Amino acid sequence: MSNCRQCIIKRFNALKTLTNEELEKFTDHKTSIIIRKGENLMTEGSAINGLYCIKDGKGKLTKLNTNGKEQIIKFIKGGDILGHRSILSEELVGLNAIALEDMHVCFIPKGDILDTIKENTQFSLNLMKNISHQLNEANTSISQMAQKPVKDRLAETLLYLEEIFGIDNENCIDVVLTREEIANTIGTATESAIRLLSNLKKDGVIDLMGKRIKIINKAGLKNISDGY
Amino acid sequence: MSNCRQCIIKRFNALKTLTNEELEKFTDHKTSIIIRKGENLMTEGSAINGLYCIKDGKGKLTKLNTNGKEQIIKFIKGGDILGHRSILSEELVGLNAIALEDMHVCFIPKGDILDTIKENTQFSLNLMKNISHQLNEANTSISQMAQKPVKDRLAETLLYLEEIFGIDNENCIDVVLTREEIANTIGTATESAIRLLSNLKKDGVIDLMGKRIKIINKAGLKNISDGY
DNA sequence: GTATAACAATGACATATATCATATTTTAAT
DNA sequence: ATTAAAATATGATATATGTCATTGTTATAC
Repeated sequence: MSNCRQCIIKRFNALKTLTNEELEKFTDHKTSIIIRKGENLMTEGSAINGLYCIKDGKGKLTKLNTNGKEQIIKFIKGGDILGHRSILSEELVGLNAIALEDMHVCFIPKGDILDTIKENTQFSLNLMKNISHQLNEANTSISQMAQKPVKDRLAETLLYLEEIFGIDNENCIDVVLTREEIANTIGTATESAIRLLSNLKKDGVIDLMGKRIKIINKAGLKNISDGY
Repeated sequence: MSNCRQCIIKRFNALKTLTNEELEKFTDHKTSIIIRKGENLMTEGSAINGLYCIKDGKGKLTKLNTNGKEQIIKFIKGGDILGHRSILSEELVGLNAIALEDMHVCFIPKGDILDTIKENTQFSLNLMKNISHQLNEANTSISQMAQKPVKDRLAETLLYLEEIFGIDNENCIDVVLTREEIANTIGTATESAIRLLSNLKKDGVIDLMGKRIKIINKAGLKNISDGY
């Protein structure tokens, strides 16, 4: 079993503020799990009894709508933490976390997290910072969903995906999504997403290579995203 | 100047966990302000140097879109606190807070808030709980904006408004909004909001008395909100 | 390697919603 | 009280987006 103290991934999240003693405790109590592509790490409406720290892999956070459609709320990757929102608000889990590719994840029991919040102010502050930032992002998202046309939202989403996942050796956005998943991110029908992707390709701002998408004119895409 | 210790409103928010000494400090340092109808309490993109606690009055939290349209993200009333998200994430203010009617508000300097977070774990936890809850609400909102038709969102919004603001002596939702503000909440054109309100009236689930709206069939409205 | 299913692409058409125009009513200002 | 301005209401029309159908393409399983 690996040691939290030596884990590099914690540099990227609230766990970086932990003391050596706290890290020892986490190491003793944590469990490591592998979530295969397509499997659920968390499920909407369930209770959660700890915090997940993603070591590597990519995933999506989704919500099932009343009409049965999946809405993708956010994408996740190595360094992200999950479950703290539910622990802190003492509410059930609000989102499904589903692996887009195999993920390595550490699980730290709720008790250790709550103890650490009480003892380590900096850890507390970092958790709050994380959630506060997410809240701001979510508010921006609401506004854009409500007011931007689908094409603009698609452009926005592609920029966001490149920002989060970076690019591969052929400059394509480094995440593989189906057209349906793209549609479920921007909140539209799959066919509309497909059409608007072709549309952006015609505009010369992106290139389509099967499922892989390459942004070839970032400024142009940004303009479309801003409604110009 | 009123005393925080005697303030009833704090029962309804994170400030209820403060010790007597902390309350003394807040009382000494706080300022009381009146925000007139239509005025801004906070402005998107500005820095903030404290926490606002709303004593009474009603308001809206908005965001200006790239196309210049206002999106209403949330409604606020007595007992709500504002500004903590920005303080905690160390980001600029994300939303405008605008009074829908005259508001009495207390302002507590950032330093006192941060000191208290460090000293009083329960206060910390309550702030986190507050923001975590808001994040969950925001995620739900994203999903609904993305996937529900306008009429369903309107129904949803009316139920939400009644839940937050309650009803007056004639059973009307106890907040006065223009049709434009309703449209800006659900993310549609003003004319569409007007049409769909008439529509809901024809359906017999609400009654319209000028600007005031009365829900006369809550179950029916809920069904519409759920897409039936 | 072939069969099968999942996914992507595209056209035709239906529908929801936005926009523009105009009339009416309500609210605010003098 | 009168006038002007803002807000509401409604029709006509345009546009964006969704839905259904069909074909081609790519992945997956045997």
